[in-house]
Amino acid sequence: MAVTGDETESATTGGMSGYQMSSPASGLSQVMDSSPDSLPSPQLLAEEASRKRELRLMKNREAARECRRKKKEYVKCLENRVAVLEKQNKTLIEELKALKDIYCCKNE
DNA sequence: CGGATCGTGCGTCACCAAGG
DNA sequence: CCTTGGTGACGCACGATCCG
Repeated sequence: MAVTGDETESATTGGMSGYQMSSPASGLSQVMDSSPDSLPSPQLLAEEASRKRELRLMKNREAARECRRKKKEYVKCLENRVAVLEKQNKTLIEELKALKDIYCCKNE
């Protein structure tokens, strides 16, 4: 959603570095694979790399979603706990007050 | 009405810890 | 080692609300 598709790499954040595999499929890679029985062509390697990247991004996207869901749930739990403890505290204060009253009257 | 500001969710990156 | 999953931080988009 949003972020108008486009594989613009979101290089927005300056100084990203790392990843970016700068698609070796361009330039260098074009050097018509000289050795016939050489393993995967640069083109294939590039495709493989980009496939891996897509997969990683997808997994991380889902992980981030799950992470946020859990965090939200955790916060909700904490809020509930706060509510319970506040109620309990109130009750205890009332109880203490009542006991104090009793103690006072006895001592007269 | 239209711009400014705020709150929220999302995707991505970087980093870390655990496991193979 | 390398891989993988979880998470903090960042920037972006978008809807809601405020205010002149």
